[in-house]
Amino acid sequence: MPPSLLHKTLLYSPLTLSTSRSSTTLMKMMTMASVSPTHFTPHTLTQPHSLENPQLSLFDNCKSMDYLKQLHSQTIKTGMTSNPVVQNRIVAFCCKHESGDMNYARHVFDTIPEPSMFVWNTMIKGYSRIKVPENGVSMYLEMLRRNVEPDHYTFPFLLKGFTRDIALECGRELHGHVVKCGFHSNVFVQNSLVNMYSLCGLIDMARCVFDTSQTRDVVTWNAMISGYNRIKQFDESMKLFDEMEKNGVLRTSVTLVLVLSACSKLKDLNMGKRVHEYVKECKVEDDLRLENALIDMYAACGRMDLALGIFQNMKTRDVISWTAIVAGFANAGEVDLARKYFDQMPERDYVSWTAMIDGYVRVNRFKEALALFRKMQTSNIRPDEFTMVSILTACAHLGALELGEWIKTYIDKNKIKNDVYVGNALIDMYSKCGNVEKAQRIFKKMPRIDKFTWTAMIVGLGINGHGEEALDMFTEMLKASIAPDEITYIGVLCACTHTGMVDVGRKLFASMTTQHGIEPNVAHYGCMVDLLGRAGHLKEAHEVIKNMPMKPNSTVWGALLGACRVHKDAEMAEMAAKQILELEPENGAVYVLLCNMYAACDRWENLREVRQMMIDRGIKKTPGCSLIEMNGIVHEFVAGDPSHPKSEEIYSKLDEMKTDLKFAGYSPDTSEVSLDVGEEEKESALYRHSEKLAIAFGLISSGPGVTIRVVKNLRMCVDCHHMAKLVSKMYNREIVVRDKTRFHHFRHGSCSCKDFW
DNA sequence: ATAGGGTTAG
Repeated sequence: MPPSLLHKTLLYSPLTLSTSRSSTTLMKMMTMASVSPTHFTPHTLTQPHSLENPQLSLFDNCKSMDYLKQLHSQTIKTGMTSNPVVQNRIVAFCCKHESGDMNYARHVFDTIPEPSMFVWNTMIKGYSRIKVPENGVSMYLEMLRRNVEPDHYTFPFLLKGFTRDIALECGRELHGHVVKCGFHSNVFVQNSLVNMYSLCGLIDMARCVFDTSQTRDVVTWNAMISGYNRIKQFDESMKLFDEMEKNGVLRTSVTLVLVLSACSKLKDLNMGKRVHEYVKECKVEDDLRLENALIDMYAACGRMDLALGIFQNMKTRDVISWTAIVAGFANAGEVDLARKYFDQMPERDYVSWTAMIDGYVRVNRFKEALALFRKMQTSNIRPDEFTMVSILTACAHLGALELGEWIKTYIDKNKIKNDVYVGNALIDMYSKCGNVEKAQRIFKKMPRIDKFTWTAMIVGLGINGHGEEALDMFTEMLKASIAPDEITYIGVLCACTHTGMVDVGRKLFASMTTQHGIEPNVAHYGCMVDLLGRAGHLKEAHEVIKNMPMKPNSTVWGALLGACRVHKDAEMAEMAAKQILELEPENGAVYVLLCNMYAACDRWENLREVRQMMIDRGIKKTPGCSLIEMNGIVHEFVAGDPSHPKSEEIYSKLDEMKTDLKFAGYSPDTSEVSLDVGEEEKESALYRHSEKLAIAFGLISSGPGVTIRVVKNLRMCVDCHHMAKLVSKMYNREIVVRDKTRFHHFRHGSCSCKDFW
């Protein structure tokens, strides 16, 4: 229908309530909607209607579209199709049955010359059922155009199918129609308005309908609470719950489920217990959903004992009950217990799988997360965007770029919802896998971004050595009026550290409090110590520690210790190490760092003392470990490890490399080898470092031009760093190594960190 | 012959 015609219709129809401005929205909807205009089929009723026709009873048993089509064709043969009762039955089946076909419904509807109110409403309900609200609206407009007045069933049916977007687009205008039609005091209509408004976040409008309602019932209250839950204003939900009692409204199990959900999000155990008492007093009928909500509340509050108590006493459990238990244990870090329940589940859906996968991710057991994801796929359970976020997080930690890329393709191909969480996870994955360009590409394409998006991008640029761009991003973020938080500032300060921008870092640190009212926490002080220390301002770094308003933790001292080692200040290093060991006597890394430093200063006597201390105290060094992903498989190497199936080839490649590199002027840098042994033995220790094994494996397992990406759990050693630079030049290969804190992009013989790390 | 509100995972 041409817009002008609709415009006229709306203007002159008795139902035209909207101003011409607001009706343009609905007009636009109409042109968008995919429903073809109704054709008026001339119809002559040739057969008398028989209401008691036995054919009609056949419709009662209809269970499928195929059967319905058979019945339909029979009615055509007997001339019954023009019987309004038959028409109603056919349309109603298509609109209501789970297998019902709305196109078929529309086709039959279009043959009805003057559809009854019932048929109009049924059609609208049908479009809501299949979640195509545009067609519902289009149907509604068609009604108005044909001067059919909606009744009090029409609006609930129509609004029920609304999505956020369409509610924002024409919710208010339809509300106007409701008032003009005089249905605003119908409690069903009101309730659907409250729901519609809370769906699209117009909570004040919802509240307005609620407050002015003369006829509100328990469902109105519930819908309102649901609205507050949706926008995470759980305190308002609680308030309404208490007000219900004052107003003498009898709460239903739905009310309790809603309030328990709020308790769970707030982790409000006391309120949760109060609701549980209410249930125990049999004030409402117990049902499955309510029990599930109780499990969830107790689990969220960390009371798995009470959650299990409910779970074990349930007569019937569904997949949600089981998942709530699995998720509860997973969130508590008890991932093995979670797995025990997961394995016992009679059936699992995509939420159960995702909860379990995410449990592994939360406790940094990424390889198990990936293994479970593979199992999920062989079980033919379709993952959704939540699953994708978990897997992308695992990829980010493992540096598994290939799998990450595969997930990206999977999302696009399978039309998985690409929301802001997914975008953020993709940015994180790409930048933690060392591909900051692709991270930026995702950033630019995201239709909606939030604080986390900016922060992920700032951190990503910073750790990849693009400090200045990270700060530009920060400026842009502020320009976009997005308030930074503590994490954003961690990213900003790290960016300064990795680029050595000391003065800028100092200024930004000061701006936290002055510009944004964020009190620096211990991590921020750690960043400052790191920033100053790495740049060689060891005394100033120490001053920062002495003057910080809270007790410095081992990370803060660790930053100073690291700086002391780089700048070879043995005295301060000893002091810092002592501080850390007071806090964490078992911290193996500190002993190792001290050893490295004594080795670098040729203080072998001290080194031996520390070694002895380690032996006496039973302290183990964290073994260096490097990961490399090849054809979607993550390979793990530890120093000197001969267990890889291709070990022989790897070691002979290493020999070859050593010869090639020495020819090009490479000499092993043994300054950090904390072994008081001959030069030759030091070299052979260096030569077995895990990152070298991984790089050699990368060279033999991939074709020329393929970037080698390695993730190391510790800081990269000086010699490996040197060697990687030469390899990048001699073999013309890009190498990206992610170490404990940052990235090293080796290209044409130099590193993005500019040897500053 | 036609209605409304709910639980599990980032």
